[in-house]
Amino acid sequence: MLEVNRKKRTPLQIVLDYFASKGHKPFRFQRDTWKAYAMGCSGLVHSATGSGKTLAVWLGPVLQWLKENPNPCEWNPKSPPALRVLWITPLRALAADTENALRSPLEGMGLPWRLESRTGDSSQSLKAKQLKKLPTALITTPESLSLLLTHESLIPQLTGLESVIVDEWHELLGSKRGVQVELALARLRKFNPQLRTWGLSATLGNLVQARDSLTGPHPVQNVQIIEGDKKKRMRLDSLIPRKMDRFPWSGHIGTQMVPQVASLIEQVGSTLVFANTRSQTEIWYQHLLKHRPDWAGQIAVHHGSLDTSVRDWVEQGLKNGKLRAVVCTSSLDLGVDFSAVDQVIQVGSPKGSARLLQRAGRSGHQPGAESRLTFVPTNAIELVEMAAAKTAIQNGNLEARLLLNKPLDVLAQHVVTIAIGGGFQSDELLQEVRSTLVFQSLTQEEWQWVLDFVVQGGSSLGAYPEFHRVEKKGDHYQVSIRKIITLHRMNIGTIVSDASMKVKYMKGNTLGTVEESFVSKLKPGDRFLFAGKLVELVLIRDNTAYVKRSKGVPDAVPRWMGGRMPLSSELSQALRFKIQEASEGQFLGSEMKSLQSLFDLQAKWSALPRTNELLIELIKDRSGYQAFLFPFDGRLVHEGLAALLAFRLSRIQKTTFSMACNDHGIVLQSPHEIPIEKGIANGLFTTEGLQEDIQQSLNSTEMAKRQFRHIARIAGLIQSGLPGQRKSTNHIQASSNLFFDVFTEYDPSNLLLDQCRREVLEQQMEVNRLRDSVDRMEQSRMLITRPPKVTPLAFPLLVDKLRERLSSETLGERVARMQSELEKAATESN
DNA sequence: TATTCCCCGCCAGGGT
Repeated sequence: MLEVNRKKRTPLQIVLDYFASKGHKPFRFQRDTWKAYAMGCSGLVHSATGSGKTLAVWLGPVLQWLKENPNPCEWNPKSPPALRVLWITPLRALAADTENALRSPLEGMGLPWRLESRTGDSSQSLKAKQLKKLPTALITTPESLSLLLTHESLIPQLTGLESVIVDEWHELLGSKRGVQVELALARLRKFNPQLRTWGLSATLGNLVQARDSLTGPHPVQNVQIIEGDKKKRMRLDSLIPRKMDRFPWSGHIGTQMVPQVASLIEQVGSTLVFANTRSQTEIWYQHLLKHRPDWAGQIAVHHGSLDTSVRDWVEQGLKNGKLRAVVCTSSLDLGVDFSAVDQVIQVGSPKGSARLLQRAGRSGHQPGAESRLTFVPTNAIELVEMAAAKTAIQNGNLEARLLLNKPLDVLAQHVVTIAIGGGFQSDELLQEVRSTLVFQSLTQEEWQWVLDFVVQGGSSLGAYPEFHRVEKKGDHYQVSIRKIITLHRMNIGTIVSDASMKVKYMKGNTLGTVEESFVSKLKPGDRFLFAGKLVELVLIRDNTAYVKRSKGVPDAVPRWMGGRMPLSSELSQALRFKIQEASEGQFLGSEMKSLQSLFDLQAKWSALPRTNELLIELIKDRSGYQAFLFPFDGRLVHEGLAALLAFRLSRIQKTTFSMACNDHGIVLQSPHEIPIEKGIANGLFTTEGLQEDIQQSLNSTEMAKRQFRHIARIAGLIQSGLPGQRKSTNHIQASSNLFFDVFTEYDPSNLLLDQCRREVLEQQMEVNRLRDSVDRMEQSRMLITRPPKVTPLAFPLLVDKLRERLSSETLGERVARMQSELEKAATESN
């Protein structure tokens, strides 16, 4: 290999020879990226799947180095070049894989570069070695990058940095982790103003914002957006239930489809089965195994609550082709190059077009290969969502990642980081911070508030020395107290974890974690599904639930309090169009065709709304009066809407409402007749006074307190303790509430409180979407119907409503009875 | 028998 390299070749020729040795030529977009890099540009490379992007950006700096070091005789692996490239990855698990992917061309070309990674689980000796001298290229996480910035001694090396490459930027964008990266990048650009910044991203709805948050709004060099691998072949289809007329109208587990899914799995070498929740993966795994007992050991389950050792085993099995199928959550959305995966199955609503695309891309993950995804509905109506997602993808309607606006908790953490890493002067750092997109409009007052906060804990914590983290000496801000430095380093980052408890075998192996609240409901002897196994609780000690293997049937499946994934607004919009098409008698594609008789029934008993209409169904039964509304705006918006409508209606007529929501609509229930028509005449759907009405209709203080835990933790008010020996959640929640109360009473102008209220509105209530939704309804024609029976659209809501009151057993009976009554009615009416 | 709610990160100097 070295012999070849000793010949005189141009840098590009060396790279082309490397490609030739792999049997192919570089793609056009890869060469374009190299060219842009050589010109000193920064930019963003995007495509739907990951193939080819890595080499496009990685070989930019490699070519640059070859240009500067044209003579292979002078290459000496014993003295590798100093730090040139930082590669940021959002996942620790990705660091090792990336290292392999990047090392291969270095070795192929015989380059003397030192390539290493550094994450929280790197060995202490490696980390210590790197603090003395960084490698030529370092792969690291956002958190570990911030940690590097706390070491003043590294500044000279970081000044020599030529480029930073941020992988999977779409994952970080729009999150506090992304903001943390933006601030770190501004720091690195301060050290070297010519620093090139490149991002790798999936295709998004807001690529320009994605680029600008990466390079800063006013980059010193030219910036580019490069589209990679355009012609990715993609096959998206749906598994239509064999007996569509017997397929349930409600529910979200969908195990009726297990036999059909099993026969799909059988047809190919390996399959990823995505489900939307962790408990769903456990249930599906069990059902698949029950259906095909011979697959024991050939299928597995993977989600975020499983122990790393379990997950590693599964990922390894996928890579080396030993596993036929893995049932997973979005824990396998990213990362690990599973070129072995032949097909992807999505069980349940995809919730967004970009997510569907991302998941499809997990199969056929090589240039030229076809990505295959099959959607499996868990209830009938979900098929419309798939039809809508396909349309959205076809029209290029992918979700935007909404950017955050000046999160001061992240800024406060960053300021302490910089104060530890050599200190700063106020004006200089302000200018640097303002060079990011997220903080470009930071005011002098806000900045001063952040400084006061880190220097003396703001205006209410002055008496407590532990909140005097940063010292101000003249115009220089710094940290010199050892304990503060260590504590800050241990708690760096913006991810705030939920309350959890380890699940361990008595023999010692850890299976993963569950929520305290789940375990607290179990008695010793209770059996539950976990990590694909049926286990029995033995005892709880030291924040650990000890279990043993069990036989029989589970008493429970853990329910983790995950984030709630509402339908994206792009998908909501596409869904409304699909229903409009149905109202016009258009049933395009297999999904819509399969639903024709269901929609006929909906139209017959009630109506199918056009996009400029709001469907309201009024039904009276033994339990009282019910109003079903169908804005199709996603669950979070509907929750806010339900509270808002109940609040506004009760101003017209004193009564109490109970409500339920799903991604499609809302049901309000009352013992009295619901004055919908009168309400509409009196501005039920007006945007006027919306904000005030929302504030009054929801317990926003309780929501704010919950949100404040995250802010307090990121801003450094609360330390969650050492990794591995965290303080209890109760303890953290209690101190977070204390801060919230103290600030509310003694320091009401505290900007973290402001931020907290904003985050509740924007993130928990999606207030902007809510406003759009009310605005749309205000302009819509009201389609009020009084159906003779519960309609297909209303049925799932009614079931949710019943669920609150009934035990699951009686609920099951009720649902089965309701469904069979409806089927009968449907047959008769056809 | 029926069951909705994702994911991600994290110290290091001085002592044996």
